[in-house]
Amino acid sequence: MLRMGKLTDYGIVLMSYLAENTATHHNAHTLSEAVRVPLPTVRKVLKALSQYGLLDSERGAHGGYSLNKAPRDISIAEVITAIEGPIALTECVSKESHCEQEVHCVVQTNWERINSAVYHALDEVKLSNMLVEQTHVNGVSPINFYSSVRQSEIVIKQDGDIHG
Amino acid sequence: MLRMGKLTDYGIVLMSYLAENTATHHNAHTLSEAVRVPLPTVRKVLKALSQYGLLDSERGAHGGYSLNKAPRDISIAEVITAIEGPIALTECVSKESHCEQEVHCVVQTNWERINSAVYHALDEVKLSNMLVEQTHVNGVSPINFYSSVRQSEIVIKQDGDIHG
DNA sequence: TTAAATAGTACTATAATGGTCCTAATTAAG
DNA sequence: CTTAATTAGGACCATTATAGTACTATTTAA
Repeated sequence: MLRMGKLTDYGIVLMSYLAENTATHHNAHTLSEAVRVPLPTVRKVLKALSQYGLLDSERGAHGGYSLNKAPRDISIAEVITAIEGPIALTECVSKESHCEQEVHCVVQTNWERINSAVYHALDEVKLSNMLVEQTHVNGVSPINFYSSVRQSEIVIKQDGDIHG
Repeated sequence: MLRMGKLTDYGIVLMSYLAENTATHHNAHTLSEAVRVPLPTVRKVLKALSQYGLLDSERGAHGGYSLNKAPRDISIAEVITAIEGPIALTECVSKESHCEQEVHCVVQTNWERINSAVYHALDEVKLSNMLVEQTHVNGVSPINFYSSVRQSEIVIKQDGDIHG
C-alpha cells in the first residue's frame, strides 16, 4: 500500500550509487550493470532524473550522468517527484483537479494536512542518509549492495514497528 | 505519485463522517448517500475498516457501523493500513519479500528509514484533525462537504508548498 | 566520418485497482 | 415462525496504470 513505482525505487538506488561515486561521470550502460537493472529501464529513469534537474547529463561519446548537488542537499521527496511527478495522495489536492463540488469541499483542506506531513517527512530524508559507510566487506564489492532492487511499495506496519 | 487507492480516500472520508456522528449507528445505505459513493463500493470499504478493527459492526436489521475509539485515537496511518494493507514503499522491506540477495542488501535498512518517516508522519495525523468545525453555513448541509471524493493520489509539490 | 552516448517518443503486455454482483449468515419485528 | 433488513464473504470483469522495450534523432569525441 501507499505504492511507489518500481522506477522510483530504481531512481533512488541509482542516485545512491551516484552519490557514492561523485568523482566521475557514469553512463547508462555502466549504471545498468552496477544496479542490475535492464539498460532501457535505467535509461528511462536517468532521463527523468535529468529532466527534473537532479542530474547533469553530457551527450556524445564519453558522455554520462553526474550528480548536481551534494547528497545531503538532495531529498528523497525530490527524487520521487522527479520520477513520479508531483506528489498528491488525493487528486482534489492537485492542480489538475476539476472537482465540480470544490466550493463545498472542506475535506480538501484536511488532505493538504496529510500531504504536507508526508512531504515533509520525505523531504527530511536526504540522499546522504541512504549511503552506507560499510564497504568492501569480505571482498564483496559495494556494487552488489545495489543488486536487490525489487518491487516498490510503501509498507507501514500496524504497530509502527517498520522492518522486513 | 505516491498513490493511495481511491478506496482509501473513501475510507478516510467515511471515517471522518462517522467521527462527526459518533452517537448513532449508520448503515451502509445511509453512508453511501451521505458520502455520495456507490453503495457496493462503500460496503467494500466499510468491510475492510471493520475487519481491521477500526469499526464495530452489527448485523441484522437495524445493524450498522460505528466508531471503535475516539477520533483523536485513530490515526490516518491506521485507516490506510486497514484498507490497503501493510504500508511498504519497497517490497524488500515487507515480510513477503523473497529477495535472493538480501544478504548483500544494505539498501534495505535505508528503505526502512524512509518508511519509518512516512509512517510516523501519517500516524501523527489523527482523525480528529480531519474534522471540520465549520458546519451548516448558508444552509448547506454538512453532508455536502463529503461529496467531493475523487481519485486518490498523494501529490508532493517540489517547493514543499502543497495545495490545490 | 564514425562510434558512443543521451534525448525523445511511441508501443505493448502485464498487473493492479475500482467497481459490481451474488450468496450466506445474522438479527429485529410482525 | 416468517419476513425484511443488514452485514460477511467471495468471485468477477473492465479499465487503467505501470513496467519494460524498442526505435529514431541529436550531440560530441576521436
